[in-house]
Amino acid sequence: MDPIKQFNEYVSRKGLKNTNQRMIILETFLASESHFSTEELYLKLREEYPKIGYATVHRTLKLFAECGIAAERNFGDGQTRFEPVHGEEHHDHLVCTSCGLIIEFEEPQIEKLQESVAATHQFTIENHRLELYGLCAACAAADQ
Amino acid sequence: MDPIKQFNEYVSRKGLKNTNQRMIILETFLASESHFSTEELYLKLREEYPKIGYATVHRTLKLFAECGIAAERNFGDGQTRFEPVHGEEHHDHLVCTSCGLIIEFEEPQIEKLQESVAATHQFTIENHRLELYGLCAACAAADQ
DNA sequence: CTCAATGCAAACTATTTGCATTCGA
DNA sequence: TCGAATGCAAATAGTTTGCATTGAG
Repeated sequence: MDPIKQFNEYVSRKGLKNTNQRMIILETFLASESHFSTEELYLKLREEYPKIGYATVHRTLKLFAECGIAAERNFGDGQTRFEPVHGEEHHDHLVCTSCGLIIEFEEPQIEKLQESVAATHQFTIENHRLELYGLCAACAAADQ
Repeated sequence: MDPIKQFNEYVSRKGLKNTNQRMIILETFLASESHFSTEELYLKLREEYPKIGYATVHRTLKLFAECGIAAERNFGDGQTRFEPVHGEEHHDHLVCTSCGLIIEFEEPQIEKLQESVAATHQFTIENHRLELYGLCAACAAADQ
C-alpha cells in the first residue's frame, strides 16, 4: 500500500492530526536513502525547513515505526537508524565494517530455517534481525 | 583455551597489568549467567566488593571483549550486554519480547547460507548477528 | 621507580520529556 | 473551540573520559 495513504489512515484512525511537518518529514523520509539516523534526517530537513525541531523529527519517526511504514535498525554504532518498509517483504543486511556500506539481501531459505529453529524451542517468531558484518569487495581489495 | 589463561597472556603481551579488580571481575563474569549489562554486573560485584567503580567494570568488560573472552551483544533495549565466549563456537539468540527470556541456539545450515549470500556480494564475513524476536512457549500460552 | 589501573566526578552522546504556544479537525 | 503537535530547553540513560591517587611489574 502507498505509505502516505497508510500514514493518513493510521493518523485518522487514532484521532491524531496530519500536520505540515509530518508530511514534509514523510516525503523526505521516503525520498532519502535508507538507514539514516534521526540526526541525519534532521540535518537534511533543516537545509530546507530550518524551523523543524529535532524532537519533532524524532517523534515523527517513532510514529512512522508505530504505523508500520518505517523500521528501526541498530547496527551497533550507537545510533538508531530507520528505513522505509515496503509491504510484507523482509530483508537483511550486509554491513561493511570498514567503509560503512550497507547492502540489503533476501534469503528465503534462511527464513525457513529460522522457523524450524523457533519451532524446536516452541517459540513464536514475531520478527528477526540478521546482519552480516565484514568487508565489502572494495575494502577487502584495498586491505591487501 | 582457559579464559583466565587467555586473559593473562593478552595482558602480558600488551604490557598491561593484572590487577586484583580485574581478577575479581573476570571470575564474576565467568560465573554469571550470560547476557548481563555493565550495570547488572556492577551491581552484582558491589554486593561483595563495594569499592569497585562502575568505570572499572566498564573498562574491564571492554578489555575482555578486546582480548576475545567476551562478546558484546545488543538486543535493542538500549543496553549493551556481554557474554563469555567459549572457543570458536558461535551461537545466536531467541529473545522473548514479553518476558525477556533469552535462548541460545546454533544452526550450521544458516551459517552456510550466510556464507553463500556473502559470496554473491563479494563480501568477506567477519562476524554476524542473528536474533529471533517473539514469544516463548510460556508467554504465548499466557497470551491466549 | 615507572607507567598502567583505579575510583570518583564530570563530560558526552543519543534519546526522551515538560511545557507554553501553535494549529488542525 | 479543543486537544494534538510543535519547538525549545531541560532531563534522562548509557557510556566514556580527565585526573589525582594507587599499585603492579
